[in-house]
Amino acid sequence: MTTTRGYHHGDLRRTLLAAAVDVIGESGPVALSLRDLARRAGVSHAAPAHHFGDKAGLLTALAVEGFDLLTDALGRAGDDLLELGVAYVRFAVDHRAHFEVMFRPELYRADVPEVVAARSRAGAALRGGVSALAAASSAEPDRDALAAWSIVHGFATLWLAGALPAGVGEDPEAAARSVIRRLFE
Amino acid sequence: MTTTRGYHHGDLRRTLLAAAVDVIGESGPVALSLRDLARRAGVSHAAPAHHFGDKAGLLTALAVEGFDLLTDALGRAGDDLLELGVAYVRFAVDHRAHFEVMFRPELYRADVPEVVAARSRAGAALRGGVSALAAASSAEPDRDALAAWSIVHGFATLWLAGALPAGVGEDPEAAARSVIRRLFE
DNA sequence: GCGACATCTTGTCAATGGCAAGATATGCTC
DNA sequence: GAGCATATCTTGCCATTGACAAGATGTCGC
Repeated sequence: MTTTRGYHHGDLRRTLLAAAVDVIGESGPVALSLRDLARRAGVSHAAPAHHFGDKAGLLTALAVEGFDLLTDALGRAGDDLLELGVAYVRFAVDHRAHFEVMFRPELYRADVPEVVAARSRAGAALRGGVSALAAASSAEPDRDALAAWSIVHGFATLWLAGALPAGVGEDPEAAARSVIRRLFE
Repeated sequence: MTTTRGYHHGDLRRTLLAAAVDVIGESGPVALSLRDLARRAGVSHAAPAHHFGDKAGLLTALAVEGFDLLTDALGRAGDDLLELGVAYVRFAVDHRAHFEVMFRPELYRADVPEVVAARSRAGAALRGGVSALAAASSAEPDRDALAAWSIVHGFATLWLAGALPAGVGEDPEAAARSVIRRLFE
């Protein structure tokens, strides 16, 4: 997990993860090839195996990184529920590759302790912000939290899939803000 | 598109699509192998190519079928917005393979006319039902329609990903109904 | 400097997608 | 019903990939 330095390549592990983010962001996880990543990094075709074992291992590392990035992003959004939702959507758009992998557990080993812990941290960041407001204004905080998560996750997913009509505009953050506000009216 | 009958296999095209639904439903689109489908159907490894060209062609046919199934499901739900949303979630759960492919355009050829037409039909079924109610109760029907679509799509996606906590329960339809009702309060 | 270890390379194999060419059955025309 | 065009399917092939095994190379502790 820690990035030791000074080997042959320098920091192959991080280089491979960064290249994987590029490839997945452009063409999706299906297009990911360990040999292609190795070529991009200028190493032999078997080098990635040492760091990640296999393709699922690489995607597992990517998922952990993604949940940690999401935790950070949500933490920076503060306690305002609207801004928390906007931050969720912004994370999905800015870290498309991570987001797409995180919520596709068949691509990686979602049951390893590191993933479980990272997902739990992200869940706490999300649920904590939601419950602060929801508990004060509703008789069903769990239901409200699930509704909030669903609406931001759905919007982000539809946006990334290119499924939304042109009328929504070019700015995902503004559109998300408008949609989320619907929950408070 | 029409299923002609009476050849060697009988109805290979439909058999292959059905097998693909099984595989994707169990292991996701990444695990799909044309040769595996051919083995399941008892034909040679190159037989699928004649019907679908390549893997993207098969998934394109699956996406078209999915949008048509969704159109039917939404049509059967009537004009009630709550039931429309529940039908959307039920479709996603009952036709997991179709749903997962439909909203992953990098897996197939989303720009071919058949896909565009099928998606358009599904969009009309969704938007028509939403606008009937939204227009009467809101000053921003487009925003409301997007919010409704986002919340049901997000709930369905999170449910399929296994991301929801155990407290949500075992019945997706009941949980969805509860969440969607949040939009009307 | 020396040994233990992490890192990376080379070599190999089975599986897959995709293409080309040929075999077989179906249906249409007369 | 015979012959031919066509749809359907098979066999054969090649490049790419994931995964594994074994070896080479660099790094670090002592």
